[in-house]
Amino acid sequence: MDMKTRIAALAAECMKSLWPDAEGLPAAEELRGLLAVPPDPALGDYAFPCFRLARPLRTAPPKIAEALCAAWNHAEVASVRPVNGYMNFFLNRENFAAETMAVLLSQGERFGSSDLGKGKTVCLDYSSINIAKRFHIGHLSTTMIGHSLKRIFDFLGYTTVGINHLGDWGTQFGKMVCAYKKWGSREDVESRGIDAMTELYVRFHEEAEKDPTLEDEGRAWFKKIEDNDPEAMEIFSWFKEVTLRDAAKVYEKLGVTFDSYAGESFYNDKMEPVIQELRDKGLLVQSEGAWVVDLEEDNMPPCLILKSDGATIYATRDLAAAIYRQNTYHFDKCLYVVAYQQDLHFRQVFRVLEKMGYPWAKDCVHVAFGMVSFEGEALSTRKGNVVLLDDLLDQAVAKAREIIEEKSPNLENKDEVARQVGIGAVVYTDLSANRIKDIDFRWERALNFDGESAPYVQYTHARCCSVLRKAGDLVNAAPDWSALTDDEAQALLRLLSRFPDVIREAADKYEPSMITRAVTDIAQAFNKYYYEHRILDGEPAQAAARVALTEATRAVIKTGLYLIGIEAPERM
RNA sequence: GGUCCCGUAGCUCAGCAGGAUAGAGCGGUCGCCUCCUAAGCGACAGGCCGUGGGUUCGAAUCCCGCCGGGAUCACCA
Repeated sequence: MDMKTRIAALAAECMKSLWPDAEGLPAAEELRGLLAVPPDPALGDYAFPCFRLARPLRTAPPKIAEALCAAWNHAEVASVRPVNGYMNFFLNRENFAAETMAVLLSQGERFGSSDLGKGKTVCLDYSSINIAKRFHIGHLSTTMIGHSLKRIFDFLGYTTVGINHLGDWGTQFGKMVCAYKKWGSREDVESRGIDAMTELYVRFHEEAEKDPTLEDEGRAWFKKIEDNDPEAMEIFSWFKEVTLRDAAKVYEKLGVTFDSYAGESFYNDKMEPVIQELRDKGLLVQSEGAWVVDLEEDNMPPCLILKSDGATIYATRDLAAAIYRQNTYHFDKCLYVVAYQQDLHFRQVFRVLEKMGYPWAKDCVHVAFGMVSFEGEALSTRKGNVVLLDDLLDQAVAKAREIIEEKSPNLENKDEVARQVGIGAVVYTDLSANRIKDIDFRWERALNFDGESAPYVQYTHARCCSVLRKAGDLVNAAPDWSALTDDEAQALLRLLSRFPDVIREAADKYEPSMITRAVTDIAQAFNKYYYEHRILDGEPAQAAARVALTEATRAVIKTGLYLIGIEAPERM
């Protein structure tokens, strides 16, 4: 039980003993929510505002606070003082330190993990790259938010399924195969990959302007792909392979993995039954030549299922995919980490699933995130307003390497650390603000490693490691927790003890940035502590306590960074 | 126009199941290494929390209106 829960329970008990017959008093659980943290630590560690009791007790808040404080007899947990209608709790610092440290040390890097999600499955649809397109900064958020959420849910005991819902369907691929047959060469695509494919595509459009029959040829090739024609499929599959090979390099740098690459083409033969089902359930109506599900009563435009030419559309595929995922994985949650532009689309799809009678439709969640622009302008490959992820990561690593050369010329594994720091910096920036915020990418900012940044947190981790390397036998000495009763240690302990709550809330809100913030706060608190106190000097039992606090901090930072997909170097 | 989202320091953002004096970082100015990593720590400057109402003992936080910005509104995903 954490301190807050414990204080709430004791306060509820105290209240009950004072006013056994009063009605409308908050129970322990509600009281926990009412407990506030005073703006100034000098006012206390927790505060209970008594205003809410004024009405049920027909008494002025300050009187209530005084009565409660007078009746409080748990000094071993906290002392209390009434101030302006607040009942202020001052934790017994040594007790708080001892209890918090006991949990921290016993759980180590697993601190904050749980079996909350035992037996439950979460599907996560993220990254979802398009075939024959390069990986750029516009794809970073979906990739890293999804990756981080996967780790967070894993950590909380859920079974997770990471799905890269590939954009591998559409007439453009017929055109590409067509162009390849006419002008392409195997060697060129093999060696230049996506660039070669893009050129073929561009050339196709240029030539098609002169010779419109090309369009028909392109469509014919797509039809062949649809019909599983061996030659068409061989080429198309190879295009996919080349694209994925390219993406794999970036995924490897970022440490991102997937359990499934079932993309749009995978659902090609799974849509017909869904359409039939919609028809059987009387949901499909014809409108303007197309077949749609009417959503007027839901105040939404109709959801298009079949185009007027009879072809399916992305909503059709998303319906088939959702049903497939439910049947295959029996998910308790299915998260779609997709930009907020698609908000309406997902609301429509989820609503249609609901209309189909699937109760699990409510478990489908669009985890929306903001748009990326580049130096104030919309991303546009055509205008060159785009930064390839590979280039960004390389530059960040190079910058980190430069700084290492300057600040730690004697470091042994410079390249390795530069990689961890550079990539960490990029990831940290992406996961530092609430996901809904738009991001305006600027080189100057992306390569600034000062202040709240991955390097700052990583540096703190390395600092902890450095102290621990020098701690020697103190690691095993019996600690005297009274050494951790100063303001700085207490502030750090408070943050550490809250870490499990943060993880749970990050999962609840699908918000990795909460963890980014928490590790940053912890790093800040530790650096302050480090500056104010000598860890290794003095009385061994006291030093042992400070060493233990350092170890706990190290472990929590490492875990926090792991949960947002960032590595923690031991020296830098 | 309908719907959804956003508006907090010069800039990037926390805080928003209401609580005491609104917090960080960057940028600016100025300090701190004979001492466990100075990629660090501290100080100063910087705010009618877009705006007007309402609810409340109490509103940056909840509700309504308005203003500003963004996204989206069927045969692309």
